[in-house]
Amino acid sequence: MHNDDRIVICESPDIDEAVDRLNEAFNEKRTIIIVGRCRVDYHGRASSKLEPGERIVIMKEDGAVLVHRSKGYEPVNWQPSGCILQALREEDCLIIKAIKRAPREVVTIFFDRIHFLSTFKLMDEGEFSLYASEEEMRRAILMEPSLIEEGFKPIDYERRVKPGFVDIYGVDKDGRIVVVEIKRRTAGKEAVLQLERYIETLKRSLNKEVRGILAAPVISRDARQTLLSLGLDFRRVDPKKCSEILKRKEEKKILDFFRHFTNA
Amino acid sequence: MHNDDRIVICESPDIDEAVDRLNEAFNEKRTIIIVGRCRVDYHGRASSKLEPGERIVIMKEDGAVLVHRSKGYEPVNWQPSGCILQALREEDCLIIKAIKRAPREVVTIFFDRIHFLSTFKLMDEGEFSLYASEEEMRRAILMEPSLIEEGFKPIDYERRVKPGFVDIYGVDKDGRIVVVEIKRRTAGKEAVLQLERYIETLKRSLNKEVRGILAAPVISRDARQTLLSLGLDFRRVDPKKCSEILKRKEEKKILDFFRHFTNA
DNA sequence: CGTGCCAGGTGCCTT
DNA sequence: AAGGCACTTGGCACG
Repeated sequence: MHNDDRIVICESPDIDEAVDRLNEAFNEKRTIIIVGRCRVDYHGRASSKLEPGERIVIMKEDGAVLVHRSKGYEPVNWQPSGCILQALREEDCLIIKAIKRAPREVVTIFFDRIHFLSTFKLMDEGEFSLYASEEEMRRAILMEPSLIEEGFKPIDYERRVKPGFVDIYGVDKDGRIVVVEIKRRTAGKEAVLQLERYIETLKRSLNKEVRGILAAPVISRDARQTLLSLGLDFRRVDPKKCSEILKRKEEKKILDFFRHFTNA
Repeated sequence: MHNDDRIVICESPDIDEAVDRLNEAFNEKRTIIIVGRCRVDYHGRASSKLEPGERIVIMKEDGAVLVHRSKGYEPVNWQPSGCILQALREEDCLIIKAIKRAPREVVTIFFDRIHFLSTFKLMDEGEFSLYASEEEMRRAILMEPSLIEEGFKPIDYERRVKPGFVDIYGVDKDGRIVVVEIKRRTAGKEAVLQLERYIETLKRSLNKEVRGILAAPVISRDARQTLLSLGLDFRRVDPKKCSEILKRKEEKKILDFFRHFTNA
């Protein structure tokens, strides 16, 4: 066992040692990894039972818990951040409880063998940036409305319409009101129906004709059919292109700044 | 460093040792945990950049990859199962690439400090059972149709209706056709609209009256309004109760089997 | 393969 | 607290 405050590693700890290490880690809000043989119960919105086997359990400083099997992206059991963690011994078993309220949910892990247990303080201030999201598509269209069509003029975005939000709201070259629904991947039927609901609501409240445009990289076959039958338009828009447009605009802004600076 | 074939633990390994351990683990389809300082790039359907910080990286025997920060349920970067893993040294960096095709996606992890690296074979044959899912609700209703209403007779389930699947399809006590849409949680407007679409399609293709019943533990306020205005019905059904009904039926089946056995 | 749909979805934001 | 909605959603089942 090695302990320099930053990282603690215990190979095959006995249960009492494991309980001590865990309580220490809970108090100090350390991150925990356990590898060992366990079974897991879950009760909450649903219930589940996982029979014994060797798994990886991660407990994070914010109370999130993950139980991972040897395969797959998803944890087999989990608890989101904000839950209360407890560790205790019961006979030859290490029991870990993760309790969340509203809705009350409990995950209980029963370890009968611990191959190894490690706790540490993770220092992590690194920024995370995601590109080619729907939000970037929206920003790109607002900066470059011709991505939708020539003469399109956005007026507002994320505009509340009775029971939801319109992605972009504007007028076309002929002054007709346009509602744009953006999807970053293949647009399916729900996207069309979502757009249609906004248009119906707006038509009624404005008592005017309203055009609907679905902007997405692709549209599914029957979504296209529904779209056409409802008299709505599709406009192919690529998320990556939008991301690049934004990047270029950003660069131009910086360039303009330097030009201004050198001229001044 | 300790190695008994089942579990390998390296504290602060140098890069060459890490690369060796990783390649060994990839070949032998071992599960891997690395804790250290890294940055991460992702390119695929979208793109992302994660600046340096200390994280937990898990690589599973099926090629799944998870990068976890010190907080939250979700990995900040990941790769689902089935991707190809590579480890290599580049100057003072351990580089791990996880490549998936269709769609091609690449996650690249650059470690400049490795606090510890562990690889192992997880033995896990334990069965996982989930209770109170939508599927259990459907099975319970099929076994006990009065959960919907007295006299309801299911005919089919998961029946294809033009653009989707009807959860349960049957007739009521007066011989009218009934479509049941099941939701395991609070039913919102989409649930109502989904049900409505099925009914419209069926009405048209059968040229008959069709009743719609939404079965869920709760219905949201405005979903109820929409439901009523469309002349559809709501029936409160509790997923947990359904799960218990199934359990009881299972027990009865086993009991009947033993009774038969002892009588025979 | 795409298309549809559930999930203990989670996370983020707003009334 | 509840509603609306995006997500590299993932996962499965089916045409």
